[in-house]
Amino acid sequence: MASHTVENYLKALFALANEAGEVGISDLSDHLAVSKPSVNSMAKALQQDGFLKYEKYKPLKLTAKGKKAAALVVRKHRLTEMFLVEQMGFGWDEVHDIAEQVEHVKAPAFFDRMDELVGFPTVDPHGSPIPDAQGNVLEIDCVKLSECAVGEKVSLVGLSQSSKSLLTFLDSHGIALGHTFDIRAVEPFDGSMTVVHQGATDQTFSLKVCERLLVNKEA
Amino acid sequence: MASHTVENYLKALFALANEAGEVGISDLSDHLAVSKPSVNSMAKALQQDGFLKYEKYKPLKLTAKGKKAAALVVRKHRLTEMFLVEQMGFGWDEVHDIAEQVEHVKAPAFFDRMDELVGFPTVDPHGSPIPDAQGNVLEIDCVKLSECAVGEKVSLVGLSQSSKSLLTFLDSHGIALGHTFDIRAVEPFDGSMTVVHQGATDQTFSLKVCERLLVNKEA
DNA sequence: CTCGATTGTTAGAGCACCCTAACAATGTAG
DNA sequence: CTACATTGTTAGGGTGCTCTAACAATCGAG
Repeated sequence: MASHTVENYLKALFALANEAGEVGISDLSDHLAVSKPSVNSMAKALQQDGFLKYEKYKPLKLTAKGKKAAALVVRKHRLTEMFLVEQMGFGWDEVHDIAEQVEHVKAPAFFDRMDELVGFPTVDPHGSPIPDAQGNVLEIDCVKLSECAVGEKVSLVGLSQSSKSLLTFLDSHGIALGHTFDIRAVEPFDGSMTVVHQGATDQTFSLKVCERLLVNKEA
Repeated sequence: MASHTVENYLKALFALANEAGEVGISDLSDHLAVSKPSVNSMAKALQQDGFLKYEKYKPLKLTAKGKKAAALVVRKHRLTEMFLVEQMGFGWDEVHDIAEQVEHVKAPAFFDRMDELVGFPTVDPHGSPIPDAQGNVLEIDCVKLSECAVGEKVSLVGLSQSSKSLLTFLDSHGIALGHTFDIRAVEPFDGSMTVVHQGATDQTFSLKVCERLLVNKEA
């Protein structure tokens, strides 16, 4: 099995590829807080192990094997998050850091049991899909709230690049997955949106927030 | 915080000191399946960090700091075992290997929550005491079954050096912590003992088994 | 098309941990 | 009290992962 370090590289590669498409040495270097030469030599090592296709000066590409391995790490991470929230009573803003640690545990039975105990979920507490045991990822049908138009009714199904501060923000506004928004107005100047939250209270979100909220158009 | 490796050295040092008294380089080498020179240089490193007192050709001695650090690793291990059994439905023979992995997680909140969820236990599923958050270990009042005499009534409170095969043996004989034994006979030739288990069935155990069963004399 | 910024690469080194081979100290049996 | 087995130590090397310094390739602006 892959080392702790390798698992982290794979996870980062997987995440960056899913949000940015092409992944360069520098992207990984920033994301993992590791120097570029370190990433460079790790890239060669990962290629050696068949996880990565690497050519000088070209973007990094996970192979099928690499994608599967990465997805299985993500699976462990997200199952853990789900377990922490559902079975252990943690808040959705507390679980990322713990899961970051637990995901490296090498004990398949442990994660299988978590999966069972939380009822074989398909998404984690932040609405991100949980890859299956074969490493397949189900795409969720969603768009950014910022891409929706006035008059639409949507429901929150996930978050893009969720961070502790985003989660805290949402908590403080009483927003959770599944909540609905009626889009009342979009400010042309800064892209901020005014919505009716859960059919009750008016709230205004900055563009930055709206870009992070992934919604589904049949609320 | 100590690395994964250092935590394992500390744990081994702690365990060996508790069962054998003096701990030599070779003991650790065997216990951790690591060469003697490796242990030797690690011993110097641990001394450097104040975990150990090391003098050439002398037995290794954990310092107070070392004992505390070791106890806290043991605490994480045993809390995890307890959690795995009580909350996740694993058998007492399955939890050691998983806990071996999970114990290295660096997330105090994770273990604190486990502690809470299993009701602040003082012993793990094998009857071993769980050190408190300050690293203090409560001694259990017990003796080996092999040291008891005919006629005594005792109850099982713990195991010495529990191993998967011992646990499987006990399971297959329907024996669990808390069960009682009335000592009927001790075979002088091989030290095997015949007892009445739970006031019901007669069973005979080899000396090897009796030395692993820790019992309490007021059943 | 050239220049400068960005991005990527090489070279060289360090740290943590592991090993084997060879040798030295210790403890024990005769 | 010597002789041998056991135990411990030194020396020297390897792997995985990290870094900085210096240089090379690529890309975009003017």
